[in-house]
Amino acid sequence: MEDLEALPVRFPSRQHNHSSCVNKLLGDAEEECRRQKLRFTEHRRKVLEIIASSHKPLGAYDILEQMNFSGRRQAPVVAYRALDFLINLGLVHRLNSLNAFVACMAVGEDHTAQFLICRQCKNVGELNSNRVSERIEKDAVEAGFQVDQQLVEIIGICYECAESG
Amino acid sequence: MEDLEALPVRFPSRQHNHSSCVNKLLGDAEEECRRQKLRFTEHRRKVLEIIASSHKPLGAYDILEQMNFSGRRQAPVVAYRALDFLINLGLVHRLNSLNAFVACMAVGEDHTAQFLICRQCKNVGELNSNRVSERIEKDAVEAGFQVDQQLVEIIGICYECAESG
DNA sequence: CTTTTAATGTAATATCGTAACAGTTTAACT
DNA sequence: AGTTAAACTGTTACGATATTACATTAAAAG
Repeated sequence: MEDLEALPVRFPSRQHNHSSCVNKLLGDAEEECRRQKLRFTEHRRKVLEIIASSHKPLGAYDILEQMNFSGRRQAPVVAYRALDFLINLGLVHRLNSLNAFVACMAVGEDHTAQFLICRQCKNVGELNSNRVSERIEKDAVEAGFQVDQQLVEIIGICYECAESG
Repeated sequence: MEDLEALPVRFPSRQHNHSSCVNKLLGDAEEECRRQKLRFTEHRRKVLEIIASSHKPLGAYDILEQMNFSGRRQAPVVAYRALDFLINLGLVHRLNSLNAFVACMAVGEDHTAQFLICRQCKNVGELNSNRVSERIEKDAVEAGFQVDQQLVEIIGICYECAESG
């Protein structure tokens, strides 16, 4: 029997309100850090803010460039440390096929994620399909493999790019 | 309705015969190149041979090291060029989460592939599940996304490692 | 046998990521 | 408050991965 519930998808539309989604994410981060008694330091806030301000994946060095507040050039490790922290918290995802990072679009929803990478506009969305993750889990187990982690990246053309030719 | 056919899986067992699988792959490569009128040059043969001799993924620089026939140290680009060729032919796969390469275990079978990466023994197998790829395709389309390529890497513990504790 | 296309050789450089360690801040506990 | 332990930061250096550019050679097509 098929699960026919609406599929949770998040793909950034062209005219969505960026600053509100940045604010939401920062709020979520603060709350989550309070809950887990973790420190939401300046670097971490800044990196999250930079990532959240773009739905296009950013490389670590892109992020680094935008961290030059007060003219100081930061060392790469500064960005990577903050990224590790944010990834562990589930606020940021790493795209292995691009060596790049995006903000999570479904914080706190305990979701599985498959990434939709538009090779035209370069935006990245999340397909949060439990059907996909369960199918993978089942077939892997049937093949005698115990699954810890799934990395699913789907490359193609998003709806808006398909429409505009 | 579920597809209940046996799931094609390939995971290298501990005592399988390596040299025969290397030979098979080289044979397939030659045949495929003849068919497509492509040149199966020394570099390409050597790189394929190196990759096929290991079920553990190899980095480009690992491969490069093993290309030092006649004491010449090759430039990185030599390995990358051969790898690109072999990947386009479907003889070699790239694992994005590891920046590494493995030989295809199902050449000529027109398969979709999901990779099973054992984090203990480091061997990599292929789960060739059309059910997975179709599930991904369907859900992505339902989400308004046109799929060109799927990258699925599954990290966990293989059967043999699970058994031996 | 000449023209065109594909592959190679070589050097340089770009991009991505981590190790190591000293110093500082924060939290937790007397 | 003062002490200690843990977490975070600053800094330097380096390691690992991948590509560009361009001159040369080899192979295939006409």
